[in-house]
Amino acid sequence: MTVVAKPMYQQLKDLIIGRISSGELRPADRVPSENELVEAMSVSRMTANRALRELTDEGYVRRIAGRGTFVSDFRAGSHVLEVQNIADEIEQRGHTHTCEVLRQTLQHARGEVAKALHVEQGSDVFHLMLVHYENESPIQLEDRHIVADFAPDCLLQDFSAVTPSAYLTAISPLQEAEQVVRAAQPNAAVRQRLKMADGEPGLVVMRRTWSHGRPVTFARLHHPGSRYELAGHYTPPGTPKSATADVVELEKLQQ
Amino acid sequence: MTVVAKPMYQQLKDLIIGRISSGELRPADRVPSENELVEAMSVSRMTANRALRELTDEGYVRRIAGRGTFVSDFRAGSHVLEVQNIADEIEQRGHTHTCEVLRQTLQHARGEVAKALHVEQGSDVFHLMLVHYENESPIQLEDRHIVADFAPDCLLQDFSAVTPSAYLTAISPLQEAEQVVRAAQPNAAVRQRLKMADGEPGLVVMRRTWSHGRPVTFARLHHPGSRYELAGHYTPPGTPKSATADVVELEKLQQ
DNA sequence: AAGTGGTCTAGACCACCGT
DNA sequence: CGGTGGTCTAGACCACTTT
Repeated sequence: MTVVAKPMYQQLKDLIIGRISSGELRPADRVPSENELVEAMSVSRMTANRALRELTDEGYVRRIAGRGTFVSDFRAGSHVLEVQNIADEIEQRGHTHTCEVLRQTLQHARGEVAKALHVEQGSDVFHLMLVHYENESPIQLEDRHIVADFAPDCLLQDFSAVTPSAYLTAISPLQEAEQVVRAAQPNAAVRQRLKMADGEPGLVVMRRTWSHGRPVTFARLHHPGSRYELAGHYTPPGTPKSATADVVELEKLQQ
Repeated sequence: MTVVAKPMYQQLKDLIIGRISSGELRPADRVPSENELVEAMSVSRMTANRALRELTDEGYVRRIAGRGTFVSDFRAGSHVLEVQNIADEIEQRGHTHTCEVLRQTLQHARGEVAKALHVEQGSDVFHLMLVHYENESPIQLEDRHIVADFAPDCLLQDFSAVTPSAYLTAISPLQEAEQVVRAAQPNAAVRQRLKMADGEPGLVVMRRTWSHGRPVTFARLHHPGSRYELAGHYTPPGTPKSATADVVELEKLQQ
């Protein structure tokens, strides 16, 4: 534990991030202005400006000259993952998303899941299993575990209306994610749920997501290989977007 | 064309990025110090500081107090793509990478490739086809097209020694990437090259990469589903790394 | 000792937005 | 009009590295 004083602008950032993370400041809420920070915290305006500017760069807040600074509505195709929520993804394609809940239970974490979520064996975790449909066609079987104390009211949610992903990001911004993508032949139960043809390969995404420095959810997402693909776009920070959004073209490039 | 004066700090950034992109400043070269910029460009030190600080955040340069500011050795697991170079990836696993070149030719861009690379039909493009091995086991068939004028000496390269990816990033930092991942049954020729079992699904990555605002290369990467998976880690800028690098654990989480 | 980056201040001017 | 953010200045002090 170093006791060194952190730079003032960093303290200001931490303060505001803390208020956002704790829920004291909610999306679209107004954040103290530069002048307010100057008075309240006894700093110069350049220091307050730097703190708020960096929070903007990091996606925590939006700033509008003449209006003020406001908490970002986290997740909106924003920072962490391109598309975290399959319902949004489907709607962006102009299709309709529906969802069938197969399981919504409280369980004790077994070996692999406990390890992935960094909790003790036997700890409480919620287990969700749902099928997502794009225009009546199943495109994802979501098999998700959630650390229980992160989302205490999980069993009360109607996940056919709000996806687990949307629910979780509403609780607290998911700040870090890790995923592994794999092609595999799913087992018979999964094949049936996803209406996959014999021999059709499956795309499996295993995704673990962090909030406040600890893993809170782990999901296995099974997709039919013929009806789903994963698109990503990577831009180094600071470079706006030179690429026109013609990802669609790429999708047509069959071998 | 807006004739509005860009902010001074942005002009300084553009100036330095230009020198890096053009090759005038190479990795590890020293960048003008704040004081030198103050004198040369007639700005205040805070402005020069902001320009250099943002270039640091964006990964263009490293700064060492007392020493100076230096151009980053681009790509080292850094910003754009987690792992762009399969040889590095294999070596990080402690395995040996070898590579067999199947094709290295100059061609005229046909329909799909021309469209993906934003060049005229019939333009010159290089076509590479290679198989990458991890300890004698084939794990990737790389089918790549490169805009000819981006890499004029492409036919002279020995790609069994330096991967196309390493070669391309050496020419110029690849600044933007777009990829689509898909599970599919590859055709017989691909299956044979990758020594895939009957019915084994394949993982296909189609990746297009930009440099200086234009697409310069387009690759189809075929992998055997049983021997390869794609891992990614996403952190919002500004958040260091709370997650310990235990991606390995995730890989063991079989269904 | 001289140069570097890291931070901070107390002013300033501007464009914009709301009332 | 006053408040907001966006930028910039000309100083300053500090810790650090190199000579």
